[in-house]
Amino acid sequence: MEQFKSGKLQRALVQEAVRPAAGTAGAEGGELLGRSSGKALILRRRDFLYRMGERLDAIYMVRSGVLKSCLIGIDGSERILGFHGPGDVLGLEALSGSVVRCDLIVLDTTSVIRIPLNVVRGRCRDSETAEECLLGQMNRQQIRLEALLQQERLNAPARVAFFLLTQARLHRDAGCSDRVFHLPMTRRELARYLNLANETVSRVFTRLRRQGVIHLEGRMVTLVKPEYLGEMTGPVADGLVPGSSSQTLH
Amino acid sequence: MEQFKSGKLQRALVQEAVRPAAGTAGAEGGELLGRSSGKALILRRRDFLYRMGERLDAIYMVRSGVLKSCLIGIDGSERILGFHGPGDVLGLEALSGSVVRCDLIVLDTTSVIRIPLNVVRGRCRDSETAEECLLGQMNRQQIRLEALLQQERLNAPARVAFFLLTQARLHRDAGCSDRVFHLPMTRRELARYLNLANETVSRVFTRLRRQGVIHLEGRMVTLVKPEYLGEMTGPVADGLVPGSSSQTLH
DNA sequence: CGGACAATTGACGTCTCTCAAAATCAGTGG
DNA sequence: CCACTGATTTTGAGAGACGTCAATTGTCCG
Repeated sequence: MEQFKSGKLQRALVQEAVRPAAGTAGAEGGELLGRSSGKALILRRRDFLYRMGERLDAIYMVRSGVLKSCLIGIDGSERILGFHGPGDVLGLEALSGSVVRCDLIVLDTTSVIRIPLNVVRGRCRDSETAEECLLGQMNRQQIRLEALLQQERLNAPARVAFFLLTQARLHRDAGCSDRVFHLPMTRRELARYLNLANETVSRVFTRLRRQGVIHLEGRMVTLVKPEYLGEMTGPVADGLVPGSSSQTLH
Repeated sequence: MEQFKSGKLQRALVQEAVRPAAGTAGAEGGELLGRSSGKALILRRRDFLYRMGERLDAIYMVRSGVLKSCLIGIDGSERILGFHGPGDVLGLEALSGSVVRCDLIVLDTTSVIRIPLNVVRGRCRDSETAEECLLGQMNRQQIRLEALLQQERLNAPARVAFFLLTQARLHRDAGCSDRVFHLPMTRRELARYLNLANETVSRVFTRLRRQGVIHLEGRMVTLVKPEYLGEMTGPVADGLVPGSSSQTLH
């Protein structure tokens, strides 16, 4: 299993594999984009898509790659609100004319489509479904925040387990393996997302590894016993556990 | 100060006092409502405005009173996402055709205006500002959730202090005293909102009382030294502290 | 190879939850 | 008007989980 060192090559392969999701999740966004709209942007790690306090005149749709959206407190403490991948629509705050409240930072080389506000507005006026798609996206964002809030009631191991299962689900939906995948964020970022100390995240990972529940090589994870992860989170993780009552992609 | 026992009469008076907020915050909602729209509903404590899983065909605007919106986990644990008062718009999920994800329960006799979906849609088509108002409301909801997420980084005393300052601000905006006001929720509900044990909330309150920072008579609070509350929360509570660099309503 | 950054591991303290028991409050019916 | 009952709130003792600090190891780039 030594070939799973998280080197550049490996990461590139995984990115490639995840890309098809743009087609899947993009089905919803399709109405928004029409066929030939907006120009594509390529961003690299540490680039900003936009910054807190800016007033956007466009929204963005992720085609490939990963970004994080994070709030920075006045005291410098950061809180990560979410990780965004193919199919996600970003910058919806622009629609209500308000400033964006968080930085959007690229984790891994990313391609986004920029759709100017007036184009979006026009498309919504033309098509009923485009508008609903947009509202659906806003709704989706809110659901994510609410899920984060519910996570806070779980203890550290449960949070990590739930996160892993959620990632697995994402990869499954993208048509990739839901047992072996790459985490695009550092431990620190993951900790900031789960609202834990990075040491705590690290400890949970090593305990899971010792128990033989997962396998870890840098940022490459293998879920050995996903059902144990499900037990850790309690009944919250319903349809998330890979291999339970459904065929598993090898 | 014995007259501040939180009896029925006192509560009624406070409600009356808060009501003007409907006029203030309603300025935004005004566009949504037009002049003669939607019928008013009167709800009493423990009533449901709507329940998790329902599919609404209307949105609601609060005229007076207080409600809580709470998620119930599969394990029965509840998490309160927010308290809603005059000027708040509820049930926006309906716009995207999705089911509501939380129960909305009345804390104190409440009057809401029901605005059917087709009316809302029509009004948005007619008026640009109505649409922006609606998007602004959705945005506002998201801001609240994000604020809740940031609260999780604070310790228990800071959370309570921040909550008190926020309440003070609300009452100030409503034209009431921001030093003496009534908390419409039980300790347990407050704890569920702050994601703390109710015992912890209780302990923080008594400590604050012993330190002479606040005065408590049941659910009636008096902020004796608001500036101390500001110090406890750190730089997060910026323009919130009553009496600091602005005239105080007695 | 060296410096910076990321991740791991250990020891320790403390904040907050849990459990349990009083005390206070609110609504009910005599 | 008052006693009774259940809910809410307060208070205490104890334990456990998580954060902080610090040292070590590993990884990425120039």
